[in-house]
Amino acid sequence: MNDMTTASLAGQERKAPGRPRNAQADEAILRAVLELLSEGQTVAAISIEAVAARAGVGKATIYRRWANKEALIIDAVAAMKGPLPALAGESVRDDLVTLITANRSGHARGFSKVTACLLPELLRDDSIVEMYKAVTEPRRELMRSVLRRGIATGELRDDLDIELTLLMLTGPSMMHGLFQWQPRVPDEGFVEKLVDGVLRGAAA
Amino acid sequence: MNDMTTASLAGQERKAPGRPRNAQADEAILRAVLELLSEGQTVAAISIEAVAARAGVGKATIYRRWANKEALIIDAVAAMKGPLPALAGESVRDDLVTLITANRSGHARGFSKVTACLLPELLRDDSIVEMYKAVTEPRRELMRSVLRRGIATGELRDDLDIELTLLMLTGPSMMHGLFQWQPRVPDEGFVEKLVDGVLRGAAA
Amino acid sequence: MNDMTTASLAGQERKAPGRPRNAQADEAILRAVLELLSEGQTVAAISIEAVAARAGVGKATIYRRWANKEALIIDAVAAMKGPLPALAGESVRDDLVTLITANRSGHARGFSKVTACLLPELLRDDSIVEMYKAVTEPRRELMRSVLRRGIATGELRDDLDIELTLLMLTGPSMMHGLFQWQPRVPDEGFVEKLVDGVLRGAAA
Amino acid sequence: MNDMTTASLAGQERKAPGRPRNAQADEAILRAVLELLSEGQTVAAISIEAVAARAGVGKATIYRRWANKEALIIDAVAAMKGPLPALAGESVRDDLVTLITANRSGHARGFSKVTACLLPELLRDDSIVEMYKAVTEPRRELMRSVLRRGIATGELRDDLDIELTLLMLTGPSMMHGLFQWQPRVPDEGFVEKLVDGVLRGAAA
DNA sequence: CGTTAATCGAGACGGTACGTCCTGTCTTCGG
DNA sequence: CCGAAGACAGGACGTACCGTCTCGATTAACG
Repeated sequence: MNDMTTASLAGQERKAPGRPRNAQADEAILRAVLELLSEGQTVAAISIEAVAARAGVGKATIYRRWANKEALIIDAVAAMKGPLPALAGESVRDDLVTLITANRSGHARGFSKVTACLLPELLRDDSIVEMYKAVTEPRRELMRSVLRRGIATGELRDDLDIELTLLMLTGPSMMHGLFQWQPRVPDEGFVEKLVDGVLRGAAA
Repeated sequence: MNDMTTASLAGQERKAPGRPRNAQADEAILRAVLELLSEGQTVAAISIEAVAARAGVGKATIYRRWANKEALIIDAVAAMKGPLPALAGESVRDDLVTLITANRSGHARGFSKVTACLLPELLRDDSIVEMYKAVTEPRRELMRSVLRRGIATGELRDDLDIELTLLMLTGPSMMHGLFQWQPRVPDEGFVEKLVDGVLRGAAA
Repeated sequence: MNDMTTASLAGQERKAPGRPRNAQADEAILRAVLELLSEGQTVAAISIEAVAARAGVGKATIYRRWANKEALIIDAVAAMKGPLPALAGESVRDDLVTLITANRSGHARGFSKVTACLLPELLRDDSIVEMYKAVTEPRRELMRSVLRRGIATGELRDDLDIELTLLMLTGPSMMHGLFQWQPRVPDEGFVEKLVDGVLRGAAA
Repeated sequence: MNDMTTASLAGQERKAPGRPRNAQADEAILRAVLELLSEGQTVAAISIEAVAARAGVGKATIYRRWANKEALIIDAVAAMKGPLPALAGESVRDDLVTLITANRSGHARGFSKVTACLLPELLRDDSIVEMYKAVTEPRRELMRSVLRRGIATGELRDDLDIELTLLMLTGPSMMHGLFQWQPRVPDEGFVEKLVDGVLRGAAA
């Protein structure tokens, strides 16, 4: 996910010369970022120096692994995400609820918030975009497969635009996490109501 | 929108003593922000010093008007938004398309991007939240009234959750603007397809 | 001596725009350097960061005045040097003793030591060479005039090489200060013995 | 000169176990230092890392041989010095010229410059002082013996202060090398003029 | 018409963080 | 045990901004 230079050189897995990286440092650094994040720090307010101090690590040890603050924080946030959830596979509706809930689990509004802070950087730096996709795309692909199955089983309209529906499911969820200063839509039951709303439609 | 100290103190409009503010400075500053923004600068990468230099203005002249960088940029971005659109009032569907299109007009993906950059700050500083709401809430209120009218006319289901529907309309639009590096959903016809999707629902 | 940009523009003495430099900062910075130097710090071991902290000043305030550490320390050391000494003018021998003693006064071995530390930089950077000359050349010129007077009065040989004699007077004095770890020549009476030795010569 | 740990421990010459040191590494390291020095690098600007890279050697290989940068550079500079010169033994004047010329040979102003750069470190670290003395003291002792012989043969005054005279001979020579940016005393004939000046004295 | 007071541009101020570089030590593997 | 390679904690470098402040010079309305 990070690594930069010492990456496995395609196939042959040549052992890198020199002293190997210390895996404990990786952990300590990511843990420090998560701690600072959970202490209510803004992403902009988190400094590499503070992370290094908290992790008991030299700054160079961080810069050896990540090119800049954004790459580090993306990686740290990715660690917040749990594994892909197991789907019951019985109804499209239940699977979507499971997926969206999992996307919000643990961090709930945290991931959305951090992601938003990073977007300006995401949009600029291709390598960070790749990191971000590596985290999110598997989840999005899983959601697509649920939608395709729903079309096959007849649960969903067969002219459904899958990518648009993806947006309709994830967009409101993300926004809901972002604008927490305006909680006109309560947390409890939100995911279910969202999925039902998307399925049923607003028209009479 | 800005002003801070020399603001008209409720009613009486007492003329402030001393040299009055220079209105050209306001313009030059906002123009400078917009220029920097349109040159592809990240919000984080725009510095007050750069804005001052570009506008040919002293830093203090900026800080006299805005409390900090975020307030300034919010104000500048608000200037990008056009006036509230006029609604035909014939069908809910058409009015929603008009509203969402207006929200994206001019800046399209620009406003979403800048907004997202500002979220971390929005979430921290109440006065900035107020500024932000002053820009967006009138638009959201207008959208609510369209939805309420739709329920009244029978175009929309009468058990519709208005706030949730608001999210379903604005969330995908915002996300679509944000993740422009992944344009799986094309720009042309997007708004119409989104509104139709929300109205119709995904279920068969 | 320092200044860099805000220098008087040749003649007209135009007042610089903007907030003027704080003279107390200059003093505090130079005092901090002298303190650190007198606490036995090596020149190499003195950091700008330490100077700034000790002087209660931001690093930028130092870099605004001096281009680098060497220029700063030269300036600080120059402040150690007292004013040019008054010469009795009776005998060449006594005047030389007075001059050399003055060159060693206050700092004794300190100035030599610091100067030696700075030589590698002196030799590289022309602007620092100028600063250094501004401090030392007036003293050297005074010594030359004493030698010329001695030739005129017949106290010194009239074929005397003045520049070489200058070296013979200042070189041993400097070296004596430098190699204090090998004090085979005691401090007391050193200057008198040196001047007498130079005058008399070693030959029988 | 270097060695440190694997040195022959007084007498017994026990064969060290394990792989023996690579003598080519010693050479490569010293050569690298001399190269960097001759490329106009300041002593302060020469880093162990650069030396290691240039020599194609690991940093540890350097630190195994020398305690720190200063010790390494002293050793490298010592290698610049040729062997002790042979003295004609006919006149004190000629022998002093030979000795001082030898001290300046090859490196001329180079050795003075490097020595001056090292002084701050010399003054701090006793082990480096010892290394430095090991290089210079034999030369100084040889000069002392010439002076003593001169007193015995009647060429020099019998109340001559030998240590002071040593300073009078070496100090100007060193200073002349240092302040090459102010060449008021030309190189050619310098040593002869210095020795003659010291012998004859300045008085009429 | 001169005072008064807030404005302007410029830029210095004490700070904080950046990302780079180097130090001297340690840790791996292969000779 | 030596060697090249390179990671490690630490710390200084010189730069860039932050938000505040202090200058001299404007620029009104008030007295």
